[in-house]
Amino acid sequence: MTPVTQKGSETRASILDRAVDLASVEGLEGLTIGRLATELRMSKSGLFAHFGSKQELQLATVEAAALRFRDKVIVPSLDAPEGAPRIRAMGNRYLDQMGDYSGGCFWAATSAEYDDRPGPVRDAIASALDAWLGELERQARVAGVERPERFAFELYALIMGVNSRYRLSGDERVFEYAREALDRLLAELP
Amino acid sequence: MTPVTQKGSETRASILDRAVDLASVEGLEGLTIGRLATELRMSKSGLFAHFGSKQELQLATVEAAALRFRDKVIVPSLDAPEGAPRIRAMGNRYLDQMGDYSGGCFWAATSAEYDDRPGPVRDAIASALDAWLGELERQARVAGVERPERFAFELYALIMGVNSRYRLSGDERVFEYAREALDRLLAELP
DNA sequence: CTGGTAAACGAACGTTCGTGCTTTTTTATA
DNA sequence: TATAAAAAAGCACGAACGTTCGTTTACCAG
Repeated sequence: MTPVTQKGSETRASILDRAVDLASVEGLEGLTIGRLATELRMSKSGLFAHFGSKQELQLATVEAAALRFRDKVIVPSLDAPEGAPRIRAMGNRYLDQMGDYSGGCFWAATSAEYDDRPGPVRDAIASALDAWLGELERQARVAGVERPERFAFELYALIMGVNSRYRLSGDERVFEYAREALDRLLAELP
Repeated sequence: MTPVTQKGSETRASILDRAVDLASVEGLEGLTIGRLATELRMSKSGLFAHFGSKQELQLATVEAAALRFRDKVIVPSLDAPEGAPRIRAMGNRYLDQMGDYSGGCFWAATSAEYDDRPGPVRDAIASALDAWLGELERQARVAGVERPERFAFELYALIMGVNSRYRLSGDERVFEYAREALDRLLAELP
C-alpha cells in the first residue's frame, strides 16, 4: 500500500527550509553541505543522497525559496482586489517580512551573487525574479498604469533598495521613504 | 637615495586591480588567493606575503575599489557645478560605467554578500557606501532638495535597481527608466 | 517471521582553501 | 661591483570542500 507521507520527503523539506535561511546569509555558494548537515544533526552523506550534487541542492533551494515567497508575500495579498490595492498589499507584505529576524532577502543576496555566473542556478533565480516582476507589471496594468514595465521596475528598485540600505546601515527611515515613494507612484494613477 | 617607485608597491597595485575585478564577479569570499595568483602568474605565497591574511587582502580590495570609484565616478563629475548638474553627472557616470566591461558593480555584489556578515570587511563596505550616500545627500542639499536623505535613498535605489535588473535580465530599457526617474526627481526642485 | 527497499550513516577519496616556514632571486644603493 | 634588503618562490601543514563507497538501520509487504 502506498504510504501517505514518505519519511524521506519530510526530511528533504526540512533540509530545504534550513537551506533557504542559510543561503540568505551565506549565499548559495557559501551554502555548504557539511554545515547544513551539522545544523540538522545529520551526516553529510545522508543529506547529500537527497540531491546527488551540490548544484541540485542549490536548484532545489531556489525552488523552495520561491514557494516560501509565494506563501509569505503573494498568497496573503490575494485578499486585496487586483490593481492598486494588491500592489500596495504585496509591497507592504514584502517590507514587513524584511524586518523579520530572518537572514535578509534571499533574492537580493542570490541575484547579486549569480548575476555574473552563468548556469542553471542563475537561470532559475532569473526566472523567479522575472515572474515576480511580471506579476507587479500585471497588477500595474490592471491598475491603469500607462507604462507598467517602468512602474514595476521602479517598485522593484525601491524594495531592493530598502533591503540593501536597511541591512547594511540599519537605518529604519528607508521604510518610510519607500512607502512614500510607493504612494507617489500610485498617486499617478488615472 | 629614495627610489621613485618601489617594485613591491607596483605589484601590490596590480594585484588589487585584478582583485577588484575578480571580487565583482565572485564576491570577496569567492575571491581566492590561489586563483588570483594563477591569473597574475605569481606564486600563492609571494602574493600572500603582500597582505599577511585573507582579511587584509579583502580590506585592501575594498579600499582599492573605493579609489577606483572615486576616479571613475566622482572626479570626472567635479567639472559640473554643485547641486543638480553634479547629481546628474554622477548618476550618468555611474550608469555609463555599469555597461562597461563585465564584472558588474563591485558595491552591489559585495554589499549584498556582507550585509549579514559582521566584521571589519562589512564595516569597510558600509562606510564606503555611507560616504557615497552622504555625497549624494550633500549635493541634493546644495540643489535645494527639501529632504536630501530621502532624495539620496531614492537615487541610490534606482542605480542599484538598474544594476540588478540589467545584470540579471539584460533588459536595457531599465537605463531609460532610471534616467526618467532621475529627471522626475530633479524636476521637483524649487 | 521473512525479504526487500528506502533512508541514513561513517569513513575515506582527491582537491582546494588559507597560512606558516625556508630558500632563492631580484632590486637598489654604497 | 659588492652587499644588504626586499620580493618572490618553494614546500608543507591542517582543515574543509564536494563526492563516493560499503554498511547499517527502519519500515512495510508477502
